[in-house]
Amino acid sequence: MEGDVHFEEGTPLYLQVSRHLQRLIASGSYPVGTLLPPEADLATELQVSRHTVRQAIAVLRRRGLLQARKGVGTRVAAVEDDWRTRFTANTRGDLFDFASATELHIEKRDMIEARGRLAAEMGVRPGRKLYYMAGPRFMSGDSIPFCFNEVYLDPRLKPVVAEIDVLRVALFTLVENHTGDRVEEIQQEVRALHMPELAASYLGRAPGDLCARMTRRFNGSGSRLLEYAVQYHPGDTFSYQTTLSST
Amino acid sequence: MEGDVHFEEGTPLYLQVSRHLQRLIASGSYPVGTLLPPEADLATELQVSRHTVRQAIAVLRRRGLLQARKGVGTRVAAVEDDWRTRFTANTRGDLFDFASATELHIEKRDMIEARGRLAAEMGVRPGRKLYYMAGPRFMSGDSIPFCFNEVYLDPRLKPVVAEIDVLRVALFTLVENHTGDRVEEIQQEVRALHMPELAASYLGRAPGDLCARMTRRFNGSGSRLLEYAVQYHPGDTFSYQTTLSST
DNA sequence: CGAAATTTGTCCGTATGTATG
DNA sequence: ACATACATACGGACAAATTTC
Repeated sequence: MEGDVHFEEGTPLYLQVSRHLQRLIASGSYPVGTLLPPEADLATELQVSRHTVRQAIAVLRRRGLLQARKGVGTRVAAVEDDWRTRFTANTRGDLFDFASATELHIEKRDMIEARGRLAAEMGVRPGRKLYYMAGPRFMSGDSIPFCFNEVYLDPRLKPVVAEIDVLRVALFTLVENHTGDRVEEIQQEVRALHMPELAASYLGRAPGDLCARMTRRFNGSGSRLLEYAVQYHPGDTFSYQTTLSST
Repeated sequence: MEGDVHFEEGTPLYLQVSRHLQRLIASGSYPVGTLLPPEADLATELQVSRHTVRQAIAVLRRRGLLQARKGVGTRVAAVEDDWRTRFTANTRGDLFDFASATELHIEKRDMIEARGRLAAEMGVRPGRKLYYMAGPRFMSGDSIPFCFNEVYLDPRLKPVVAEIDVLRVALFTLVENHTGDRVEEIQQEVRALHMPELAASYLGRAPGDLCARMTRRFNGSGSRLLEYAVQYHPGDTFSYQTTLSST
């Protein structure tokens, strides 16, 4: 095709291969619907082991870009735009899109200590100090909030967000820019529960109403907690949708 | 510890190891916050290769149960509270795994016509005939169901499932084997709502109780509907988790 | 501070199983 | 029956990060 891959020194080989394949897919060298060359061929062509090719393919399969079938081959299932937007390959609503299509009005700020169940859910040591912000989130231009949002951050990030009243971007991009640490993993949880009082008051609902809670844990390198966010949605206006990849 | 793992014949070794570890975590043999034995030790202890152990650990990492750090070890990050309380399927394989760890008791069968909201949610033409089955789902060996399950199939598949009373595999694999069509895509939705009467009666809850409903649409080639499944979980024993990874 | 030990991460080679065409 | 191609599993080797001494 176009020679070997290995240039970048620091990054793992299988990631370089994965990006290489992704570029070829994006450029149309491997159109959607067609089969990739067999793993063995890719391995010899790129001068890497088949194991490394499989690792690279696994990355793209988890993003839903490729689908493999035993005895057939690995099919290109979709093109993907930008390696920066890939968090959302699994989710229906892109986190970035979501953030930029909405507005978070920060109306509460506090310095708190994580305790008990909160500390357990966040996976931090009890007593850890955190900067807390909360407020309603609106669809841009809307006057009625569609969810109530709580955010927990490392206290050192307080100056970054202290002056912000309305957020129109994903908060973790600010965190990334300021700390230099990159969000490597986002763990999400959806759960049904009764609407807490605070959320109810912002959403114009009664405490105890049907509620869907979405929590997100943003991990940096080494699973360090960078941000923890909680959204409370009225149960009748929320649904979480995903498309599962094969394998 | 308690001997080897391998018994089950059909299932891959790394999945057996993964379940083994999961049981040990759930049982408290590896408490939350502690480190797992080194991969090499697990490998010799379980009489498998380190590669297989790593595959097994990777499964649990994707579910957020384990977190690994280079130079340190693999830490137990969470218990699946009971593990009936956490329902997680990020891939088709997870779904397969889940199905084989549970039993669906089919106690209702009917031929129905999709109408109104149901037809809309399923994305089929109103009036389309469908074969309906429903019943409680148990963790293998458990006597209390953890969810109530409804399934809608193409009527032509009736003979395939008509004689089945207890399902221990993913239904869509049966569908695949019989139709020759392959499930290319699974669309999931999670929603909070009040427990319907039928589900409540099977789950020993009151109608109107907090409930989480998971629906799955199994698409064949060309987005043709192969199966539509609905699960009703008590709200207090359900949570849906995903990890969005950057690598 | 530095060296050594530990542990996960990456990479390679090889062999065999299994579904597909 | 046969070849193809992915899936699983084993083995070994070295790199990189962390902790320990």
